[in-house]
Amino acid sequence: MMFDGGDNYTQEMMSVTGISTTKTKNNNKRRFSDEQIKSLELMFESETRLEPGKKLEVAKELGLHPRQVAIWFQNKRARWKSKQLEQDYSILQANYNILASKLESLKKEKQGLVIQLQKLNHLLKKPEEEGQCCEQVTSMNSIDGESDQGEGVKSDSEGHLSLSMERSEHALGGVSDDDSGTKIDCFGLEEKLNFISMAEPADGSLTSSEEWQSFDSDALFDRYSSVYEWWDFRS
DNA sequence: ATCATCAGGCGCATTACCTCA
DNA sequence: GCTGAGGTAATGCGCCTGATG
Repeated sequence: MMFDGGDNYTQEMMSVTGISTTKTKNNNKRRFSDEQIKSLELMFESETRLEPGKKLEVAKELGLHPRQVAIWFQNKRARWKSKQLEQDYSILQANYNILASKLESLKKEKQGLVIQLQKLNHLLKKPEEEGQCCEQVTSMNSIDGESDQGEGVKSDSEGHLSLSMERSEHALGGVSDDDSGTKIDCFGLEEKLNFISMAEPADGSLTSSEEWQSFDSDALFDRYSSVYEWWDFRS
């Protein structure tokens, strides 16, 4: 389609657009018509840069000076880029918020695990302190424990400890979480103590990286595989 | 082959003007 | 009618690139 250039491409405009390089107060700047804008927008959707030949063709078709078309595309690219930046910023901000909330929940989860490990460590040291069983264990550590049977601890007549743990979906794979609680046999306790002794200090920091290497890392990754899904923002 | 110069195009910041609440 | 904000066409400047001598 052809446009009547009379509205925009007048002698006055010629004196300003693309021909004169000096600013004038009388440049009679007019907005492009809706039809012209529509055509330019369509053009821009297919290609954000115009070939020189195409530019001439478009200018002729819309009744604009080629320089006006070039400037329109330049300004359009600038506006588009600015809009893109805004969108990118929004996406980044949303992703950051997701990460921040995930981090918070992971911190809480970690704190819960640390507390569990400390409880277990404390409970397992008790028999060792009292010297009731597993004498070989007592040589391992000096123990500064309490004598009461803390919450959730029961022992039967055969010397088995029964630790009723609060159920947690976050329990470590190394600890059974069946409904009746966790039973730890005195025999083989040394190995378990080795495991439990890896409990973190109260501040939640890991004692050393080597200690963590003895965990079943595959199991941990399996366990947390769902957690890592949020790295993929596109999904 | 290398260098200097020039023209044209682009990005970016800014200006000038128009429109509208 | 005046005014300020926002949108947009146009300008100015610096930079890059390709052509030419």
